[in-house]
Amino acid sequence: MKDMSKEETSIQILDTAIDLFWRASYHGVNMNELSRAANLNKATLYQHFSSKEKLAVAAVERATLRTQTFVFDTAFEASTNPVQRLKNIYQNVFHTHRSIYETESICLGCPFVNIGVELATTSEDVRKAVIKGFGVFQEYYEQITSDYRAANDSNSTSLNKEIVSALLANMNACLVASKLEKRPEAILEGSVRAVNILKHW
Amino acid sequence: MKDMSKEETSIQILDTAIDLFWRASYHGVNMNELSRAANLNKATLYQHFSSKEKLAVAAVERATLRTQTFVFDTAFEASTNPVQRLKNIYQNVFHTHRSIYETESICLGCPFVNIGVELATTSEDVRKAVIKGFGVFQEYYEQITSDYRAANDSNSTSLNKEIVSALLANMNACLVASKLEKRPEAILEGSVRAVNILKHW
Amino acid sequence: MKDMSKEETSIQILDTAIDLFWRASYHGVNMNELSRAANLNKATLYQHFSSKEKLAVAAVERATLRTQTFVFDTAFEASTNPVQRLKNIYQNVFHTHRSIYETESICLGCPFVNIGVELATTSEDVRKAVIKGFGVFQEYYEQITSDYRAANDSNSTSLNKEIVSALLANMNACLVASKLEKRPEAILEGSVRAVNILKHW
Amino acid sequence: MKDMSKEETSIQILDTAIDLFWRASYHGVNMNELSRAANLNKATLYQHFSSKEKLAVAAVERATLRTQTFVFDTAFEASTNPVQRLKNIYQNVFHTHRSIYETESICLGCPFVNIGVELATTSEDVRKAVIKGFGVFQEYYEQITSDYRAANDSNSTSLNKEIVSALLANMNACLVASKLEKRPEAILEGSVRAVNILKHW
DNA sequence: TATGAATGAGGATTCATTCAT
DNA sequence: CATGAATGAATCCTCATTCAT
Repeated sequence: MKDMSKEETSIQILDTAIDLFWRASYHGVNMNELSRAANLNKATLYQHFSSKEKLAVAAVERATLRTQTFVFDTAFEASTNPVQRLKNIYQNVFHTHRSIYETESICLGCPFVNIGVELATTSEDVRKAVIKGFGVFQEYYEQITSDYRAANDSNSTSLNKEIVSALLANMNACLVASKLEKRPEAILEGSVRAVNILKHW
Repeated sequence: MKDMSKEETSIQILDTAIDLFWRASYHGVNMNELSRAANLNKATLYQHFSSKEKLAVAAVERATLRTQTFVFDTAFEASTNPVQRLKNIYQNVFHTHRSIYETESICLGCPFVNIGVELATTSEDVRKAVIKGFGVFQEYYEQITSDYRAANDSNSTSLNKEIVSALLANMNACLVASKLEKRPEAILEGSVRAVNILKHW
Repeated sequence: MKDMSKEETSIQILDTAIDLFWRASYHGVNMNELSRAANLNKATLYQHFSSKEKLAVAAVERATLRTQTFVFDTAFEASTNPVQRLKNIYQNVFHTHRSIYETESICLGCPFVNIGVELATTSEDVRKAVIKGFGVFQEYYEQITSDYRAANDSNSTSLNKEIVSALLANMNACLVASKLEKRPEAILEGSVRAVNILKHW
Repeated sequence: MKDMSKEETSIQILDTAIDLFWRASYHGVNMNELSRAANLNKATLYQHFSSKEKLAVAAVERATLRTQTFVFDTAFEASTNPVQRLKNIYQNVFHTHRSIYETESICLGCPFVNIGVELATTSEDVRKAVIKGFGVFQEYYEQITSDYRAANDSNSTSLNKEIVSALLANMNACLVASKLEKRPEAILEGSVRAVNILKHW
């Protein structure tokens, strides 16, 4: 693994970390496994990230970017209709989870909630990185909400930001449920609820 | 710590474990800390629970009972009105979390989601114990939902069980949010959403 | 290694540590070697001493006791004459070093100076333990000095405490020299100088 | 750090190494710190010195030269009187140590004794380099001793070489003491003793 | 020659668990 | 049944050193 730029190596480490932390939790993965899975020496990992915790923070940051691109941006590019965009987001998430489930019979839940819940009381930095990621995702929900409301005048008294945080909470909740119930369909059910939130609140 | 029946000792261990796992996650607590906090010798723990994992399972089971009693039963005893009962549940949860927050500046989240999310891919037994706990809580939401619907005929197309699982998901979500955002008020916001779910779906 | 009281085990660890640190320096010995040499599991060492540094501090303290007993007390018991007592001290040290030299062709120097010089800028605790050990030894030199002066009125202007610290420094110096020169006889030469200090200053 | 001759680079490395080894011991400094402090890439160090140990040997050799020049030669140039020369040596050493002590509150001891004592049983090459350095310094003490004796006929029975090695030992001892006691004045006290050795033995 | 990047071996320390009494 | 003491296997991390350009 020597013919790589420093940044490429960092990315390789982070992508491996994202995957393993997602699958087996932060404490469930050790730096040995991480280095082996990344095809890199353990010491190399430490030249890129000075501690496991720092690596986790960077992994959350990179996961934010990847999720933004592959889940939210593609959902938005596929349609301009806010309800459809919302459904697309859930579809994207569902496809990923179902395909893992089909080959491995596991549901991994939300990578952000997973590591956030595990480390929130231990690592402020990880907690903040997760919150920051959620901030990014909320912008998309905000767009959806305001677009929807602009097009459909309702008699709702809810504020936009209440809808937005409900949408975020709903995504987190359905991913937690899918993990605990080992049932990818929980994500689809979450999609229905999300539309309910948008339309009926 | 010698003048105790076997069961009393077990309960002392479990209550300690519930508290510590809640505060610092499963991997964040070791058997040393656990035994010290329980005022018992480490080896004694192993005479009551043959492994840390088994202890975690039993802790989840006991936490289920305690939550049922102190959160749900008291909420139901305080009122017969389904909406009020729902609000009471959230109030009970909120009070607990706010008082911890006031003295320790931390939000601990949902003990079931915490350990479930951390161990779901590692320990089937813990995962199942969490799911079983949720099953108990869902019965209360089921009662609330059917009571509410019996009293208020709506034109909703949602099934009862959809409402019920939305209510459970909503509780989990607001506790996760309160933990990640370090904001007990997220639980109150969850209460508002719960009522929304009940009334508007 | 299980049929031992906790204190016996601690002593076994410390005696092993004294020996190994003396032979190979603090950084030159790792906890693996230490545990193997002590016939104990590495984790057992950590149940007795919470860190390598703390172990080093305790080792210096125990080495102080042993040196006091086997070097200074025996030197004093063998004679009441101050000059002879001084010579006895050096003889005791010399015998130890020469016998090691004869079997292993090495000179280990002064265990206190060795570890003190190695760690003085790193560990205040070790530095203080060494200084405290020297304080114990100085009491013997003080006895010798005042006894000698009581018996031999000289026209010297030196203060007792100047003689005492010169005697301590001389012992340290000759042990350093014997180590660096790989020559146990340097200790005998130190003995001659010590007598010079006592008589001619 | 590219516009430098090979020798200049070597010297920069060695001067950095002398300083760091003096401050933090051989094992207390790693090649990373060394390269950073020298403003050079770590691999560059290895092109100049094939191992850390070889670097240490070269550092001791260079430290010998520097000490000879800045401590002993200047002491000799400042006076022709042997007692004064001896005092000058200690003054030079004292000034260096006191100024470090004033800015950093530490006493670093003797760089030769420090590394010699740390590595004598590990590295014959370092041990020999230290001994060789001492040989250089002893020539100055030899000059002082014979000059003094030529000018002051005494009834002493000591041989010149005994005085010389006592003077060397005394310097080492007072530097060790200053380090362990964190007291630069120990060097001044050593100066008094050195004069005692010269005059009264 | 110089350097950015990588690495195998080893460092201190901690873990869940078990033994002997 | 309870406990003081011990342990094998890991855990995170660091080290001196080397490679490829």
